[in-house]
Amino acid sequence: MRESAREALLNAAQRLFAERGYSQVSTRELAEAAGVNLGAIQYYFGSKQSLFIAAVHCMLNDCTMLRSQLTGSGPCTSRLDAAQRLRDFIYGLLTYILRPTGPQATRVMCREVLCSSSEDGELFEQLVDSVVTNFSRPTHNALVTVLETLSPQLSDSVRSQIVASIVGQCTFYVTHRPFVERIRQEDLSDDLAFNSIAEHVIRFTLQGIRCEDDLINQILPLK
Amino acid sequence: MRESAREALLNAAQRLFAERGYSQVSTRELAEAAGVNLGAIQYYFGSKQSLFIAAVHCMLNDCTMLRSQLTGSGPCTSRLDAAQRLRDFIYGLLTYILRPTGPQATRVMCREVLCSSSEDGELFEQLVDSVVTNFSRPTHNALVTVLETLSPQLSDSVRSQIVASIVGQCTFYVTHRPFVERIRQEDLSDDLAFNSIAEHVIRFTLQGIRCEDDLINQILPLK
DNA sequence: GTCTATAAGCAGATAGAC
DNA sequence: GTCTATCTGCTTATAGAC
Repeated sequence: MRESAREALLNAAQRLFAERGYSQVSTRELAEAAGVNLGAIQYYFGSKQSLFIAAVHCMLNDCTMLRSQLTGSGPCTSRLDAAQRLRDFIYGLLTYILRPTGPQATRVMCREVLCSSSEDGELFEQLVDSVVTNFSRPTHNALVTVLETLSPQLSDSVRSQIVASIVGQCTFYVTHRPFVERIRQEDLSDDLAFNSIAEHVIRFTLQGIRCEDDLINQILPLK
Repeated sequence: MRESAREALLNAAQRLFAERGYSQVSTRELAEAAGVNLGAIQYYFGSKQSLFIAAVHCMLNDCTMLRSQLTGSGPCTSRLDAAQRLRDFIYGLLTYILRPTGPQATRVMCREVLCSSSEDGELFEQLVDSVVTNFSRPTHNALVTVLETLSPQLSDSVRSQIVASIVGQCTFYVTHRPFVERIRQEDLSDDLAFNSIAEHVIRFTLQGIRCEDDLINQILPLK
């Protein structure tokens, strides 16, 4: 069974919006990339905005999988279990950011945040609310839960700050990759460079919460 | 002496491009905001692109001041001196990001990175090269030097990764502020929230490089 | 459902008067 | 130097044939 016009549009929209951003992709380009007629956008989605929101929702469905590495099989059974889940989450997030296999919701959202005052403010609010509810908050809470096992002495608000430090270290490469690659003169997609980054972020994070070296050495280096 | 048309355009360009991004600001808006005629842009700068690059260079001049907190008065004289410089840099960077007093080059650059494939690719390459040479690389090197005093046992490439972790924790709030404010239900400009973030990032970073508690307690809490 | 043709408007750049 | 009028090209959205 062939791809319907609706599906073709959704796929093209995910790819093009992720590459260049909402305002820089015209409906004509979308129609051409999808191999459908221009009128099909109005017919199936009603407007460019509605197509965009539908496309972001598709991308989010994909990256919700990342969270399953944290919630795994119920509550953490030990500090080692928690450290492993944290390690796998960071590794997965960095893979998602540095070695994307498809369109990235993270990129799209970061860009729309930075362009928020442009275009329709309503579109932006709707988008952020939806992403927080369906992705950011659940992921944040799952990370805080894992950190409870690793750092039971800390408060929830400090654990929330630690989540920001973890995600910040990873999403750094969404916006700063061209700068880092120029300064270090290396391609961050390269296996060695990538593994070096992943190991550093995991080690730096665990040391940041004063994990003992014994525990860190049990989960590193990455195989 | 009144502001010249050229200066008025540069000021308006810094403000508007920082708010909404290159492609979302029209030359007509720029002229109106600057209180000059549309033709003045062609007359003084030749094109919208040239005006944009000139505006970014102005913004960069401002934020080069941040680096002076690292290079200060020559080489670090002690671990305490190095830790204090690192603390002041992180505090300054977070102030710059969370409590801006003017247009932010960081925001503008992040947005253009995320929109890089759109518009003129030449403009993008020119911009990134200029920013790396004039700002990113010198700042990166200054941070690596400070880290040499704090962690002499590490390699330069690990110190480079640590720089990424530090900057990543701070610039996280450039793109994720709306998400964080919704999840924590607090305004990150608030004095308490801001100080809490700054202290966390400083502590997390120093712990991340296995600094002893004695040293950390000498430079925290922030007064 | 799919297509073409076109409407209505805004973009950056320019020519030329003053 | 400063201004207006205009050119050329692109945008989203729509009307209506098939």
